[in-house]
Amino acid sequence: MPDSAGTRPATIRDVAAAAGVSIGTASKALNGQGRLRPETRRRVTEAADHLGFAPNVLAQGLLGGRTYTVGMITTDSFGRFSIPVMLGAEDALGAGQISVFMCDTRDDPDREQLYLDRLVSRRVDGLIVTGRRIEPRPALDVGRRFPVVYAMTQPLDGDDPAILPDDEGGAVTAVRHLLDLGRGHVGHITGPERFLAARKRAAGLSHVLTGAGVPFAADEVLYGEWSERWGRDAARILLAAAPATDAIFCGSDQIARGVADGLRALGCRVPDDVALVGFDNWAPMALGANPPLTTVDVRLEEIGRLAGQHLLAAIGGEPERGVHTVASQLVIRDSAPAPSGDQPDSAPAPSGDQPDPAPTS
Amino acid sequence: MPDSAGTRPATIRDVAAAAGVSIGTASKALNGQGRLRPETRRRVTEAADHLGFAPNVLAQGLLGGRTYTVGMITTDSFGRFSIPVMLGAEDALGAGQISVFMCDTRDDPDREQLYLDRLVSRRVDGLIVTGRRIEPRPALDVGRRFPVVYAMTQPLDGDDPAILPDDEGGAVTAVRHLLDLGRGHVGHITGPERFLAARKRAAGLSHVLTGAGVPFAADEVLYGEWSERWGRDAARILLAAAPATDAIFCGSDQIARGVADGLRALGCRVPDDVALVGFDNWAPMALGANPPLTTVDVRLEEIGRLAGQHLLAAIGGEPERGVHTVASQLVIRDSAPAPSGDQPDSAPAPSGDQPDPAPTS
DNA sequence: GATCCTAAGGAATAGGTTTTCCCGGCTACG
DNA sequence: CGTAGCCGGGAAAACCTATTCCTTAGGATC
Repeated sequence: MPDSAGTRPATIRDVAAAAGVSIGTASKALNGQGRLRPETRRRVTEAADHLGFAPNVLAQGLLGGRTYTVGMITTDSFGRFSIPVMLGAEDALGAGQISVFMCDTRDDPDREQLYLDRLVSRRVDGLIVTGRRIEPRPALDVGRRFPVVYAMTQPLDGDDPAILPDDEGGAVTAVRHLLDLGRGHVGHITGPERFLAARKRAAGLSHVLTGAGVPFAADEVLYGEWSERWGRDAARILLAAAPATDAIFCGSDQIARGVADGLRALGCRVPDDVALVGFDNWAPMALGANPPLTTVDVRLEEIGRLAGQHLLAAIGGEPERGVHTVASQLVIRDSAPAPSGDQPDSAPAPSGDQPDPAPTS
Repeated sequence: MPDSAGTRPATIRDVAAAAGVSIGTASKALNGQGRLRPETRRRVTEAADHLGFAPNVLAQGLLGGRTYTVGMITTDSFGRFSIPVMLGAEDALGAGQISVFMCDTRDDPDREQLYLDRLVSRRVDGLIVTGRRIEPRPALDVGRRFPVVYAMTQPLDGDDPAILPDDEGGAVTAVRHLLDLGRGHVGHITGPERFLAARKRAAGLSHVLTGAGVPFAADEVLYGEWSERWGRDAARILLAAAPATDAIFCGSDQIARGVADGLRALGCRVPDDVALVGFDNWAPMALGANPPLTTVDVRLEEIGRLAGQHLLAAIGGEPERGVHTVASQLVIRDSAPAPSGDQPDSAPAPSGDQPDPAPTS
């Protein structure tokens, strides 16, 4: 499709002129509307191809009242959590020919407002708000100019739809797996207690253990920070306090790595002496660990996809309000293998189970 | 700014009516153009505020021929490399009130073409192409409809501007640092030789060593893969072949982590017995490592910022062609500390030196 | 041969904004 | 008193497309 070589992109007027028809006729020919002779249609489409014509979406948007764009606002600096969510959302939206404006607020309310104004000016059809914390956040006030969907976060007020991971359910699955392995002394090392996600995961653990008749006190949970160092330190603390520990459920893969290293330093073998389950299925961490981590995948992409679908529904005028959760999935690797007798499980690892991502190269 | 409560966003026509002036006058008042009585201006802006008026950018773009949008296309799934680049670019572009369409091709040429068509239809003012490999890639053919800038990748043909990291220079700095520490037997463990980045970094190393009179043969470079496992394995291989090794320069932080673990397993202390320098300054890896890694930061955000600036220049009609490189920066941590007597260096760590990023919470 | 119908395509409008041109009225100057 | 000039603001074109309504010509029917 040779473009017109001129610096101005071809318009439908150019196409019409080239085909010797009126603008309206050209439009009909290109969109399959109206009653036209087949030969006329052919002439128009040929002219369009020849000129490299692509309809101006701005003009279409102006006319139709829909821009086929949505905004995506994040406070996560498009980091580890926002990105997969974003890709999932784009997946759902892309099918509707919708393009996405990305906005990183960098946790600055002023910036957020600025982006919001910009999106209003651009007449987006909708907005997805993502975060790295499931903690409720102040709702974005868009004065019902367009629908809003929250992903990986939820609005403090209002009943706009929110898609959340199932932290508690993920923890349940993880701890059940450890029990299935015959481990009876399960420890829990996780992030700061002020994080809702940490508390929910601890709740899931507690639920399963007490349900299985294993005594477990809330103060046995080792809350700390989301770092490897805390994992290393906590491993020592835990084994000193409870030497019989034969399994540890960790609040993140980073913590689990630290725990693995800490255990090795103590002469503990993973998984033989202590089985280990992480959380997040963050590929470079989970796969790089020694041994590779069994871990809970919260299926971020699926969360994003769902958010996209909900937004599309809302744009179409059929909003579904309230909170929706996406089931987590246990990915089994070496740090807590499948119970003997079981098949080694599919372990689909949605976020990519390739070796390790390539670097700066 | 109370919005009109109606579902339709306020237009300048509404503002004009509310202020009792014509549309043209309202426009002039809002944009500070033309000759108007101050009182008229005030009346119009008040009406606009009251109605929550925000000009329709689509209409503006249609008229002005500029949309104040650019596309950002990546093959990196907006991963570790694209994101910082993106943020930097957004930084530069945001100052110009420009919004960014994100497009993730997922390494699929069909998808890429689809996105390209979409961007053409949307009449973007320009395009930034990013990748995770500095390897030249086929140039995007946009038929001089808008300028294109490459970041972290370069076009195979054409002379569109490209912003690249200084892999060789980064390696030079890293190895000089090791020599400054008094280490005389430097090994190099890196990724696959087919990666241009790996070869460039090796070249930098070789350059410094031979310049310093240290014999170094090209076949001493341990090419492997970009994984921790390779680092662990290669540490063993290297120490077996060259037991005198007292420093290792690694092609990535992941490899460096593996090497650190491998060395510890061999009873080698880092940095006392062997000093270690990584590459990338990928926070969770470099900071989570034990000890935290001294590493080369290629300053991805700066690369993005420069790409944004070049794109702005090109949009403004002043394109600067050819390849530009951004100087790397050595970030000093414990795995290869500052030479005794030196100040512990500023170690600015652009990509965030906070503990560890928070998880799914 | 007159009327009606249909096929094919043209004209015009709408969408929101900016900008250029123009007009009316008032002041000031000759 | 006449006219030049300025101040304030209105009218309209332009950007590009999709759609609705109309027009024209030709063929078919009675």
